[in-house]
Amino acid sequence: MTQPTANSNATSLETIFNQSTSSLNSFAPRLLDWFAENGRHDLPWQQHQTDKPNPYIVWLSEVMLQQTQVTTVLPYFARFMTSFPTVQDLAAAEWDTVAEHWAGLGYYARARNLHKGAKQLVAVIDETGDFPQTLAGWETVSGVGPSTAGAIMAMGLHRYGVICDGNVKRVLTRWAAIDGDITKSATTKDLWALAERLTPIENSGLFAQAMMDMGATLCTRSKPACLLCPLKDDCLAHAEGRETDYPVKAKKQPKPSKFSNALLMEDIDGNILWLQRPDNGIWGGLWSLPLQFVEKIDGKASGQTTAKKPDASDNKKLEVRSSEKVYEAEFTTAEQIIHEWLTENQLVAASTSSTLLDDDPIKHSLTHFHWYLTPQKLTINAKQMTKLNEKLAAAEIAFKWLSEQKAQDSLGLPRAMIKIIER
DNA sequence: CTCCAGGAAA
DNA sequence: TTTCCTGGAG
Repeated sequence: MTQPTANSNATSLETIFNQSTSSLNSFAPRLLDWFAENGRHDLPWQQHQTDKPNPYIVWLSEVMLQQTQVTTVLPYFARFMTSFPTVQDLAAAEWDTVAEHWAGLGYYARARNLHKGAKQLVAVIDETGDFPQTLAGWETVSGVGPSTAGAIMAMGLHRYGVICDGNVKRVLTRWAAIDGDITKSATTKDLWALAERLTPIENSGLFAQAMMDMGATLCTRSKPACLLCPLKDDCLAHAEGRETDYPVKAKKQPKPSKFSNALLMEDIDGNILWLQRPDNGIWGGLWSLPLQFVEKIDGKASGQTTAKKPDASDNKKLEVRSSEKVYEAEFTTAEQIIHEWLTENQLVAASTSSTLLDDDPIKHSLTHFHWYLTPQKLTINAKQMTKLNEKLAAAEIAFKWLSEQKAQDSLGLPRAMIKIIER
């Protein structure tokens, strides 16, 4: 039987989605049935079984889950909820306490935005008596973008909200065989339109939960469990056996490599110097050993499979480069001060003697470069330490002399620093 | 080992 | 469009 005219019109309007109206309409019921039967209902931040959802819990967990898997987030979430049971507790906390709680989760701008967002939310609550109730209201909170705001609306307030995160994009590009590059804004726009078309007005929270569960447990990047999928009958990628061809993403360019020395500067009491990094840039707001830039190599090191090991000649290179542009680009203010102080004290030149002890580099890969960090130990006498402390204090640098153990226990240290001190 | 995924901000 | 980090898969 042919479709009535009204439906034909609807179908033609929806051809950008590559799917029939009946498939589009039955998507949500199929997904929700699957979720009720097979989804995860015991995650500590889920609010779908209560009539009084807690937006703080959903906001906190969604920010943590932004670029991080559930199993990684679980212990961090538990510790945050113990230390900061309410948004007021989080807003009132010291930044260093928040940083220490977040340390190891990565993408530390999320932690800074979370702390800032808590203060913003407390201001809204003090003024209106409640959390923001609109999508636009949530999007003004630092660290909350379109998808997180939709998740909070749907799951944290039980209002209408649409999500379109990485899980959703993987499910939808496969189901509708959307072969545009998902890093392009045009494809993102199409995927949002499709997500909105599929999200039911009622139960958008359950739908969001179900989509994330689908993407995380069934429609995985590799080896998707299509036989268990409630969408397999009209999944266009599955029909062609091309599930893993989606989502389409432009190939990434090779990463450059950077080489730095990580200084273990030990005073006479055996304490080590730690610096708080600036808010912007890598490990923003966290604590690190002083790093000294050595050199940068573009792209893949040609034919070189093992890490280059910076030696005394590289330190000479540093001296030459220190007057060039790269100097300011690669050093924080604190590290420039330390570099000058090292030079004054002729400690750099001593690297070939027993004063600086070379060690194997630690490899730490970030989004857009590989970082080879070579730990170097040097002992500082009391007079040198006093002079250095004066210089750092004059520049208003946050610094601490702490044992490795105390630093690990009390400071927010990124993983790379843990790798170094666990040597 | 290498490669990959993932939201928001700037 | 580029910049943020880490854990897990291959």
